[in-house]
Amino acid sequence: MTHNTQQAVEALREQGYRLTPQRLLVLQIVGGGEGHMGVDEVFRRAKEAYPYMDIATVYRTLHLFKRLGVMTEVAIGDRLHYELTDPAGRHHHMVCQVCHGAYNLSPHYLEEFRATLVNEFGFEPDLEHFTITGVCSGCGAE
Amino acid sequence: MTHNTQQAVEALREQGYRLTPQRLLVLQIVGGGEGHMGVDEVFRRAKEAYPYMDIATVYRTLHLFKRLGVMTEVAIGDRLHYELTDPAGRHHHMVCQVCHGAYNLSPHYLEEFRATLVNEFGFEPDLEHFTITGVCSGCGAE
DNA sequence: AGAGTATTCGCAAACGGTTGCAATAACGCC
DNA sequence: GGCGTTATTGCAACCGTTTGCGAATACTCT
Repeated sequence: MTHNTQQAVEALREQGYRLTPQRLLVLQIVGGGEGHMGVDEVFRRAKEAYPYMDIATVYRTLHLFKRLGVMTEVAIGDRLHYELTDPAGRHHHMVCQVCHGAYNLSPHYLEEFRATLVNEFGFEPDLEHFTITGVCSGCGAE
Repeated sequence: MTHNTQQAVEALREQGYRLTPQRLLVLQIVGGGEGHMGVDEVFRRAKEAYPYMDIATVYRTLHLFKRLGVMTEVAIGDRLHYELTDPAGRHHHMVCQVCHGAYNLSPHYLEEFRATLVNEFGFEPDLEHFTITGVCSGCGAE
């Protein structure tokens, strides 16, 4: 069990949630992949390891870990993907509409924009799950 | 038939699409409402006027008008709403997570942010349908 | 105006995702 | 370790949205 996984399990128990084999499995699958993973792939791998696994459990588990801050949700195309929250600091994402690549974006780049909205409109943007779509340098170069 | 509606019909034909009673109806319903309208309400009103109206037709029509630039899509909560594109100039939206109000945001406020992403990462953000969620001044005041 | 043709429609089935519920199982306590 | 409580699961039904398809119809051309 990796360090990240340990921490996630502790976060669970601290909030009074129970550690079930299904939750551990989902955690290991997402943590074992590289970067973000789509719900369908999490489900496919989980069902391989434990054939009774239900898609509803996968959704509930991913949402729970997201709520606990253990996982971060990224919108890729029109589907949600999940990754272990970067312990080295939260970051936002730039998602390319062409290649579907997801690039990290430091919160620092959004601070100015946030300040403008607050000052001008008194509008406090929710940047917890901010993702901006567009075209990355590789796909945009003609 | 209002001026906006006329223009929308012309946009349709210029692209080789046909003007059907269903499309005209959806156009008039969305144009007749104040601000944005949810799909379910468009469908409800359309079915009142024309009982054979199908929900699939409503979706297809709204998507078509969006593609033509006639309508603008706004994410309110987890549902999409539609409004006639503001002819006085495109704008983005700030949507309040509490009261679900949608406030216009001039593109000018995003220009700086856009320039930063392009310069720093070569990432060209898609601001065509940019909507930022958060808490508005009314709901945020304690 | 009437015929031909490609588009659009209504319907039904399918999709991804969510929810209600009875059965199961994780945990706290003795 | 076994018992009781309560959270969690698997299942099935459901939701909003999309898609495939044959029938209907808007438009073009004569």
